[in-house]
Parts: sequence; C-alpha cells; structure tokens
Amino acid sequence: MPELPEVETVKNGLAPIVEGRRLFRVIQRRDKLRIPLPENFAERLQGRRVERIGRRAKYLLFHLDGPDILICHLGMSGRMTVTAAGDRGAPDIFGKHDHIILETDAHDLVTYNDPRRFGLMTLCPADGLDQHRLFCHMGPEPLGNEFNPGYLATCAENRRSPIKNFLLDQRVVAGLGNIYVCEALFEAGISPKKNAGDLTGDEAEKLVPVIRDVLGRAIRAGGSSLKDYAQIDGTLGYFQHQFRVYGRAGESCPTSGCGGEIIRIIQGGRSTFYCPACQD
DNA sequence: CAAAGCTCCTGACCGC
DNA sequence: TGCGGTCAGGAGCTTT
Repeated sequence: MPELPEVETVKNGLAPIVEGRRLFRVIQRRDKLRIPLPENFAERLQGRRVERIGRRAKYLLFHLDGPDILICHLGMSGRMTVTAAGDRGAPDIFGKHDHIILETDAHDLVTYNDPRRFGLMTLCPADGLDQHRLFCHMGPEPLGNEFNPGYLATCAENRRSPIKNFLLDQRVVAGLGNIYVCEALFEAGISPKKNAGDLTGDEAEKLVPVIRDVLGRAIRAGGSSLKDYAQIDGTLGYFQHQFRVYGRAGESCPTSGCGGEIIRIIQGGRSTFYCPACQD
C-alpha cells in the first residue's frame, strides 16, 4: 500500500511529466471514488497548467494556474501510471479500475487506477488548503522541524491509547502509516502496546530520529527504484523494502542476540508486528 | 476532549 | 470449478 515514501516517489515521478504542462484532456470514468468527485471535475482541470506538484502527508497536491488545487489520495490500492505519448495505442484502452486519466499537452497520460477505491480526488481553492476539512486538523509532517521530541512528548501527555494507535493519528503527526509505525517502534525498541502517556523523554528523543530515518531510507530506496525501474511498466512508487518486522510474524527477531520471535497482534482493528522480547 | 467504532470497497484466500 | 464467507486496511466521520 502506498505510504508516505511511496507517495513521495510518485510525486517525484510525476513531476517531470506534469510540471509546466497544461492538462490537454481529463477523463473521468466514474462519479465517485471514496468520496464523490466535485461538480464539473474534469472541466475545471482541463486547460489548466500544472505549476508544481507537492505532497502533504499522503496527499498529492497539483498546484494549478487556475482557482483550484487538485488533491489526490491513493488510499489502499491506488496507483499512478505514466504512459508516454509514443507508447500510447490508438484508440486508448482503459482498464476496469482506471478511474481518472490526465493527458498533458505533450500527450503523455497519467492514469489513476484504484481497485478498492479507498483513494480520493477533490479540488480546493488555491488559497484555502490549510482551511480545507482534510487538512485543517492535520498534524506536522514527520520529516519537518515541527515534529520533534518536545512536541511528541507534549502531545503524548495524558493520552490513554497505545503508542501504536497514537502515532497513526493524523492529528498528532501526518503521513505515518501502519508499516512505518511498526518499523519505527521496532527500531526504537518501544512496545506498540505502551501507553502514549507513559512515553518517557528519552523514548521521545529516540523515536523522532528513528521515524525520520526509516522514512528517509525508504524515500531514497524509492528514488533509486524510480530511476532504475519506473520506465518498465510506468507504475510509480512501488518498490521492495526490507522490512524488519512488518509481515514477518513467526520469524525470529532480526536483532542479533535477541532470540525472540516476531508476533502479530491486532490494535485498533489493524495488524501490529513486533518483537515482545526486545520491545518493552 | 479523547477514544472507540463505523464506513467505504474489492481482491485474495479458504472451506465445501 | 465455483460459490459463499471472511478479512484487511487509510483515515475521516460518528458515536460514546
């Protein structure tokens, strides 16, 4: 599933295709994704120039020369595919789950495909992004300066939920998903079951750089993946990571000398993978 | 206000 | 081979 590093990689892959380009044509093949698409969605995008593509949390932002910003979320199963102008068949053939197609004035296609439709696209006034309902309660970026041990410790005070759930709360920090929270807690040696309110200052000091490091490594891996492989099938942002605990229930703990076994538990209805021996 | 529960959706997987 | 049942999962919204 696309987590923050994948979204960053998608952003970097789309930038050279769309930045500075006008949207020559926009094809909308259904009324709604996770939420309804806005009125006149395609018409409002068509003819606009993409000034810049950005990211906030796991949202892609297409900054346009018109009144709107295009907001995209890839949800669970969303993908962006680039089809170069020279590789297009005639006529265009679209897949069952190809929902939105952006054609640039260079006639490259950017296709949004999402089988489960947990993703969304919407528009928001260019000067009102921070006031938009999706963003107005959002916490700081995990890679930004505002997310630091002091902030995290203050935020965690008196909180009664497990640290795992706490870190997934987008109001606390925006863009962390299930995989990277599991990985970061493992690398920081903190139990996912620990109450957020019981987080010590030392643990906050450890956790913040670990989160940055885990995300940073994945982004760098995505960058190299993009460079090496993105041309093959045009799909952006998916690459193989070596996760230490995620998806590894039953395997032995990768910490040398630990000897524990990674287990899977459910927290807040979601899988958590961790080593009960070295995360306490 | 915080925390828990609900919801959207389909592919994958399982047992018969 | 096919079919019904079950499950996962991001994150905003609703309820407690």
